[in-house]
Amino acid sequence: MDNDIITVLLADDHAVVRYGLKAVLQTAPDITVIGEARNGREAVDMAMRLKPDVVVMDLSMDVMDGATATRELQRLECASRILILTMHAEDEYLVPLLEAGASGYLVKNAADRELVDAVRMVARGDQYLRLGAVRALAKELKKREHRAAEQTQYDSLSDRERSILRLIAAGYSGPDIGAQLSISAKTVDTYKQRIHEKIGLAHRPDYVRFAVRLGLLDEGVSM
Amino acid sequence: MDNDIITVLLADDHAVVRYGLKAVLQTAPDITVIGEARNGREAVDMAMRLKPDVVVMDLSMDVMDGATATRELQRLECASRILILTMHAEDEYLVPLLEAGASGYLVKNAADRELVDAVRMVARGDQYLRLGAVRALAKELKKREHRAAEQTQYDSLSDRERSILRLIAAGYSGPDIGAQLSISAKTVDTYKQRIHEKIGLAHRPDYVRFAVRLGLLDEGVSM
DNA sequence: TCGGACCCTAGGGGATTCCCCTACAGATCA
DNA sequence: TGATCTGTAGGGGAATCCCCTAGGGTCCGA
Repeated sequence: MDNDIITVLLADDHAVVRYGLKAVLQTAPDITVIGEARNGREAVDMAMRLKPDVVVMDLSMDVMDGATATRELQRLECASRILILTMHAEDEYLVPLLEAGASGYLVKNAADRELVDAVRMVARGDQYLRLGAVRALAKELKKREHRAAEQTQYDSLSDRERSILRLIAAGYSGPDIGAQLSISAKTVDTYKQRIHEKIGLAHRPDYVRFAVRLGLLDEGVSM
Repeated sequence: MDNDIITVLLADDHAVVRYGLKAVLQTAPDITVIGEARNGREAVDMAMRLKPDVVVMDLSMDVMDGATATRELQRLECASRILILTMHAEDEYLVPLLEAGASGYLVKNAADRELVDAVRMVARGDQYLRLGAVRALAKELKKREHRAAEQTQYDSLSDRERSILRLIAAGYSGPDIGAQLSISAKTVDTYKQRIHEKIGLAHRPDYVRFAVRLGLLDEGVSM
């Protein structure tokens, strides 16, 4: 890896986009484009061969999409940093991409300046994320934490309580649940109270949200 | 494609498995193994080059899994038939694989005889599916039909009715829904009646099942 | 242009369900 | 051996649900 010049491989299935990216990047004296790939497969092959500092990779390519190519390069232990270009701000793909080994994430319509900055940062070994992406990341991480916390709460319930929780979330009434489990509707009431005390679920919507997040409602729906 | 001899390409990342498959297939005088690939990528390359009658492909390979390779070959308009080998009976992958262009589906621990039969059938252009797979296929198709029917039903509702349906499924009570939509709880009652008449949802569990199947509860849960 | 068809709105009233409190027996555990 | 957890259940008032009826608006074809 040269200390002065940053070598870049472009991967995008649209020639015009490659052309545009190249034009923008060539305005920076410290960046040079050493190759262009037309799909993910080519990107992987060329990255392994040319060993660029940075691979600027489109997300949506045929033959092999950018996410798959990223994972692939990671698996092949390619030293190149990967900067993902995405058409729109699809923040939900961010975390999987970062896990797959991407170092940066940028929307295509970002300012030219931003692209150059991103390439430089990524080449330095830093991560580059748009502001929105950072927010999405924080949100996603929080969501995961939250989800883990909910799973822990769910695990802290007794078997009976878990059953009642699931059945309530599935929409069954107290008496219905009692009938299904062959216990009194009054007993079901007691479990509701316990669940409320233990993990704070008070009303039906709370139950449904909780169950949806933990995927408790997907089973048995396979029909 | 020779009318007498069936040419086969094996794709599996375990040499022992390839060896075993080869041994089994070579016992059939009308089958000859013309190549072995160690991963999906190689399988695609070799299939395009060698044009075997049948590609016997493992599902789980690194570099490129069998499903991806199958899609890839389909996209490249490869004339070879593809017979998927799977470790266990993971029937849920069946339909996507068939859509991706696979002609057959076989568990690895199937009898030797079965493998030979499958290769022959697939080479002839027929589809080969294990009994269980056929059942899973029927089930999946039925499920899809059913799902499509439910989607149609959902679409047949008015905007208001759809809102009420979603909110009921989410666990909200009539009065709650009224407050959220700024209408009387009594009006909500009326919508319940309509939904019942129109698409037959009578009790809360019906609502929840319906909504889960159509993915109506996943939104807004992103937190 | 008039009568359906469809949609949004809403009330009355009985049946059902929910919520909160109390209660007890077996198990487990400190 | 008392404390905590779990499974069980009843009483009673408040909240909700279910079914029926009903008016006003729009749109469209006869």
